[in-house]
Amino acid sequence: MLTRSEEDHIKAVYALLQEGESAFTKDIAERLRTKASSVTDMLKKLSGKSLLKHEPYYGAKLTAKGQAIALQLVRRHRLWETFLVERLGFGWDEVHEVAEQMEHVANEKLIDKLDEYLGHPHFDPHGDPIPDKQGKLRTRKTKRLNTCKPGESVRIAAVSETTDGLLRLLDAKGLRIGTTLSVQDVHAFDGSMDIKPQRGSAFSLSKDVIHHLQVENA
Amino acid sequence: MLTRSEEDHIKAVYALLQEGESAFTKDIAERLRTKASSVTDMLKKLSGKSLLKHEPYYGAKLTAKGQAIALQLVRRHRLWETFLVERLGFGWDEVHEVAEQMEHVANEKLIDKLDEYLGHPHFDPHGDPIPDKQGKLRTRKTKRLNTCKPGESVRIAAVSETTDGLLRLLDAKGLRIGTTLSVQDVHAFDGSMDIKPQRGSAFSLSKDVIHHLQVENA
DNA sequence: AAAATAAATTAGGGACGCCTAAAAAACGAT
DNA sequence: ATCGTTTTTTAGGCGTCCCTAATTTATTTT
Repeated sequence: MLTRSEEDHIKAVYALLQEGESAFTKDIAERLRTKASSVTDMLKKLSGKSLLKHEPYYGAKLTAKGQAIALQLVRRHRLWETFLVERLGFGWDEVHEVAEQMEHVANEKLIDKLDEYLGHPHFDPHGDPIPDKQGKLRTRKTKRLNTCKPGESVRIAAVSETTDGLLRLLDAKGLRIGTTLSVQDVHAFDGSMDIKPQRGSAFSLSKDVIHHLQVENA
Repeated sequence: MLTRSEEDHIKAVYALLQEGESAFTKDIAERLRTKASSVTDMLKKLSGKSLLKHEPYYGAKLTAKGQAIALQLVRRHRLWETFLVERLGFGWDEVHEVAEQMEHVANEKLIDKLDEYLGHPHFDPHGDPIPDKQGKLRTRKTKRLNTCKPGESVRIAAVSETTDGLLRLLDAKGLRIGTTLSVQDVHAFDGSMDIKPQRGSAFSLSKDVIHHLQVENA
């Protein structure tokens, strides 16, 4: 049985690796709003439990056991988010904090029943894949919108839920998961991009926004 | 913001008082499977936060503030139990432990939305009243089955969920919330009672069982 | 290569929540 | 009224998880 803090650290390592970054002590600390020395302690503890391997200055890697735990946590988090949005009527920008608490409720039957109740969803309200009971993720070939060229036509596949204010901005602009749009122009000066949704007129998105949108070919 | 342990102690005091018992240090400890000295510490802490008053050998009483918190916890617990049984298909004997964890997820909007989703239920799967947002409990005039006399006709109103094995026994005998039955005979020797459900034939219930059944006049 | 910078760890300490053992306080029985 | 029992508190300690400050280790700059 893991403590809440242990689970949080495993999830932080998983999330960093998932984003293609290394899981350095200082990055884990920043993500968890704690201090590097605290993370050192915890990495030592989790190493002792064979949940991860840690080499200073090279970052932490999860063991198979640690990976499995991280995937269960992600599964719980995303299932609860789906429940909150689809059943309780929460906005997609309101659910992260709540799910952050609910994911620590440890009961296998609960999650299996919830999964079944929701119809075994493969993606959460932000477009992120939900691991199945075995920890398997459905993969898609997505890329970040900022890597697209003028003329490309793409569909919004997923959105970073942790970036404050992004979801409300997208709401305001009428952009959501599944929205199809074409890239019109890219401005080197500020990295902004002009896009045109399938229905509606064209407008511009800042570098910060297009960097956080995952899209797939339409 | 209260810690989980603080919340558990407040709920234990509330539960004991609700059952008509005094909330003595040792009883709280027993309920929380902890030691009397630990409870003393916590009572001191909660006194300092003005959530309860504690006089040694006279038991603890909740302040208005403590009472309000206890009622919110009970509300969360019973709403989650209702959700687990009515929506996720859990058995009424399986939900206590899970709800015990879920009740500590602190988010007012979550509970309000859940309440609405469930149709503002007044009673949980064990027949216990669910406090509304203001902490108000629907009251009924119930009595324990063991206080009933032969000839009385009553309906099962509520059942102690914390008594291990009781719910499964009732399931096996076909007794549930709302079942109407008549008292046939009471045996002084072992305190057992012969009852007859409205539909079905008569059988006997032990002293231990009838002591834990709350009934109302049919 | 040495110096400056950045990252990580160690050392030591505090709050919390729990424990055991011992002391104190109240109660009950004779 | 006193003795023994029960209840409660106090005293002291332990593990967890966090912190700051100091130190070590690695990397980058000059």
